[in-house]
Amino acid sequence: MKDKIIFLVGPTAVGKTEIAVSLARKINAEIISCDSMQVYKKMDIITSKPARALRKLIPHHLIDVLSPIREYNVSRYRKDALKKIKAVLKKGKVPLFVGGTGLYMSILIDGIFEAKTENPSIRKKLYKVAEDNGSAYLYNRLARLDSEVALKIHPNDTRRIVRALEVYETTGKPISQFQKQRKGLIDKYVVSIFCLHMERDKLNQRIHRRLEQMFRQGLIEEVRSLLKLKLSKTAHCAIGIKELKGFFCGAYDLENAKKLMRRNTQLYAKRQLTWFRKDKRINWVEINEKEKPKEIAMRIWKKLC
RNA sequence: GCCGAGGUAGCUCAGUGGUAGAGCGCGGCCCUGAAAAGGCCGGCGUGGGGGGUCCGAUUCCCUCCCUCGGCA
Repeated sequence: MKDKIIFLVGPTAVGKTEIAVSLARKINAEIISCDSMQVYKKMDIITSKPARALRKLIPHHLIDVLSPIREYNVSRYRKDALKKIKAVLKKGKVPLFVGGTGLYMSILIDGIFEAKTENPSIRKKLYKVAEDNGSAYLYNRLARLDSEVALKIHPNDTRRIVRALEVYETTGKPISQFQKQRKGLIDKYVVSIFCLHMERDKLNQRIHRRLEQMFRQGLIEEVRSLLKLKLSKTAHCAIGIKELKGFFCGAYDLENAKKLMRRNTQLYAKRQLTWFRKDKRINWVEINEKEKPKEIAMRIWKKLC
């Protein structure tokens, strides 16, 4: 008898947090975050972490696990998450993944190769080459070494070109070969995925309202003190960091900083939805604003039975 | 009221006597160690209204309306 694992995903600001807690109580679950930014300590308001009260009600894992000066990535997330699944199952509870990071979800469900292929100094060198000679130069090099992956990567996509070459240089093998080795949860467990969804206009309104709320909660102070640290590349990507940085250094006023945050969050939500849409295993849960989190959780629970 | 500048995409604007582009926005998509990242594709338009010249006007001319500066 396979154990059950549930994913509750959806675009930013759709209202995952409360629904998740409601659902977790109903099915005796513990929540495991599936979010690339909530792993960071000290980034509470900016990442809209679940409130303390909610976290007391139901244990939340993989939130606040490392300092924002540290790098984090999919591979580490996968290792951390696999451990948490085992721990939660051991307690006789259901692992309930909640979050909006599509890549993290897909890497868990479908897997990723385990070979150690990271090499920061090689990577750094490759970026330098790209900067000096253009990404087309690197792309041509990649096309000779690993034509299979080159077909999938656009010549302008420096990040993926560099990554593929990094793998080649550190292992002597093409990344396309590694990419065929994936083992995911889907074989070992019964996986159900639910994606919350609402009309785009409504979602954008929610994004706007949540942004205002974040500022009321003290976003400015939080970001100001984060900027005193040497933030990792990853943590630095959180929406709100660079936007407020511009405000702090006087490049534009607060209203403009807010506008930028709003726009970037909306673009982010759009990309998230593209990601989820292509996963045909997802059960879509259409929600409207009037419905209470508890009622939505109830609807999901019914679909589970 | 007079003088000047201007009305072109949701916004800011470019351009041309052969029915229009750019950036941003918006929409769609891709994604295997930065993923809240990175990349790709799509013009979404009654060219302020009306009239005239011309084979043909968004472009030239007239007129009206509107906006912004300056003078009253």
